[in-house]
Amino acid sequence: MVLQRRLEYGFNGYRMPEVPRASRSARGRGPIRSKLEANQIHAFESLASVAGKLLQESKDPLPTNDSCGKDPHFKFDVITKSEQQDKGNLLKEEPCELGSCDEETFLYVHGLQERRESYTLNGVSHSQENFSYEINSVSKSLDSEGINIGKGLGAVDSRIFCGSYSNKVVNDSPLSGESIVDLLKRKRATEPSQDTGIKEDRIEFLGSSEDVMEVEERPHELVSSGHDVKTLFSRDCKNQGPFLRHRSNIRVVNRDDDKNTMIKEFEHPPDNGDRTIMNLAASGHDGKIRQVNRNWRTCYAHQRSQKIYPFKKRKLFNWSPLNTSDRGCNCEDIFNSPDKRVNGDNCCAGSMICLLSVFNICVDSDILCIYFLSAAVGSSSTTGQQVPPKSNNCNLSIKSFKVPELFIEVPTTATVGSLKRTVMEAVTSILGDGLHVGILVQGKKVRDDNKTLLQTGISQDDKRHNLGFILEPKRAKLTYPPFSEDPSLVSGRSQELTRHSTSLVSQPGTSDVSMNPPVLSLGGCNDGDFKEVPSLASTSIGKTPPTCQALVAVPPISMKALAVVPFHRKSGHQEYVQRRMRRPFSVPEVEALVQAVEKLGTGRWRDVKLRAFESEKHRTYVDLKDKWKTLVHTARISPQQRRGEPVPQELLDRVLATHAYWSHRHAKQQAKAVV
DNA sequence: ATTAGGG
DNA sequence: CCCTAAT
Repeated sequence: MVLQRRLEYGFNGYRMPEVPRASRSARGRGPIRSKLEANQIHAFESLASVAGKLLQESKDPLPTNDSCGKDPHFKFDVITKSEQQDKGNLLKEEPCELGSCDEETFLYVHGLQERRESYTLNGVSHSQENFSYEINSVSKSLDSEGINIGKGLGAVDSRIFCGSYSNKVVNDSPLSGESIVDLLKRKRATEPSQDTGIKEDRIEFLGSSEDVMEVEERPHELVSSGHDVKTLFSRDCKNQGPFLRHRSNIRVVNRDDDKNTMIKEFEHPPDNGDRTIMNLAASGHDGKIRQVNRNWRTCYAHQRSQKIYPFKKRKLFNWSPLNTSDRGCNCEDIFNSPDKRVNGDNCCAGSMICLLSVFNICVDSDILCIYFLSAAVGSSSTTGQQVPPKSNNCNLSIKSFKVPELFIEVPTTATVGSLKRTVMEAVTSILGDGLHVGILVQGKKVRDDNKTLLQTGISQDDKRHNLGFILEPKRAKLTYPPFSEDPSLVSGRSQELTRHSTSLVSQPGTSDVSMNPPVLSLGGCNDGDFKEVPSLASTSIGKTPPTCQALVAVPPISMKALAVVPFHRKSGHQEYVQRRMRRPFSVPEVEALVQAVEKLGTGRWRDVKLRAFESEKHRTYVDLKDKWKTLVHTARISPQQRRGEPVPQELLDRVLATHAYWSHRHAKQQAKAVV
């Protein structure tokens, strides 16, 4: 039954709004997720294969010379391990020493800072700016009987011509079991690069054979590939460094009398920055979270639709570039992590893990502000548990990529689960779905989602040195561990855990968050690589820390692998709207509603509102209409299936009767109208 | 701004 | 409860 399904979706899937979405536009976006589910592609392989396109921020500002011509350039560099030696130590610290690989092939894609790189895709020329990422393509063999990628591999023919880069889908070969490296090798063997600055490489991407990209609009924002395309675009602003400046556009969450959220929008001057944001933040005692995340553009192409188009749901505004000073910051130290090995069970064995680097954290008025900077992707592994390196897809892994300016704020009274979800949603909005966010405090995974940040110690002044975020594929267990070596991860710098005082835990009345229902688990990886850190609550009570309290295994990743870029915190912000708090209808409310509808009929929800819910500002006529909808549904289902506060049967009967009556009446009216 | 309906 | 299309 349609209605049934609809309601199931709406209510079973309803989440308590403890944490708002990162942005609404994050919803309904799941190219990676769908791919995952449809094709069993590892989340992070997908991620890796797209992340470079997703995140187009210049890594290091490169000289913007145009020695090679007007058009800037991509530099695709495919080198083998032997060649790697000559490449200097750029790859020396490459963490992916893949045991199963007899050869590693690295694909480097360097974008020069010059904007407006142009390339053609299916004959359509695009330009893009600020493109830079680094891909490490890993040699893996495809298991012939392994994963059904489904649509096969699309191949991208890349011609690099000293600054210009044309890229088009040249081959829709079905999955042939040939890995990217094989392809590359073959390519090199048969078509050795000439020494003229022209290189030709063929890169395979996972993807649909239908993945012929078309340009629908905004051609300059497109990026092509033979696989699922979801791209992030820097803005078109020259000479502004790796990040783009925009007029800030933030929304401030206030609370009205009814404790509903009101969103006001305003622009703040470029130099006001975070203070403004934070000072205007909500009180934070209600678990409300506001977050900003912006400065990316996303486009993707549905495999099926074969088109590239911007996420239609994302509302973008204020893209006018704004010149602001380049406040660079070298954040290498963030990645200084103790070299501690993961040991123990690892449900995410062999899966790719990404560490979000935290650029800065500050606490202001109980609002924890977290600025993310970049992310490093690496592979995790199971210590002592060798995973047969079979069943691997085409492997493109990205050592590092940048998260476009990402800024979230959470009340310190929010729960850990809140934070996770917030971050996850923010990240999801960039990278697609299928990710799980873990939180590391002092290098230890925080397990208790129900503790507040304060209780966990996240909000200390010590700040960022405590905090780390990891991204894991949600369905790690269903994936095929591609790597069997050490994880190449970083985490926030671990230092001594300065314990919170007990008072923080037991502050009376400070946090009603703790009374919130448990946060949904973020994924299947909660028992992942990292041991949990006991919550302050538990430790402060005097409990002995669990013996399993090991430290995270986060061998330091190559500093060079990390995309270290300045974070421009005063950039504008995008839309973020808080979902209203859930407020189940009480029986008296239902009674009032039923009575009003009996009188006024369905379809006059404004009148119903005025009549019966005038004083209840949080009940909109849409709410009433929705409630009626659910009431009708509730009345139709068996009492056993009903949930929540039971509505008296008498009322439900009236609902049914009323509904029938007015339905009939409307039908009659319609019939009359037709005649 | 309301209404209707899918999610 | 959200989101949108259609009024």
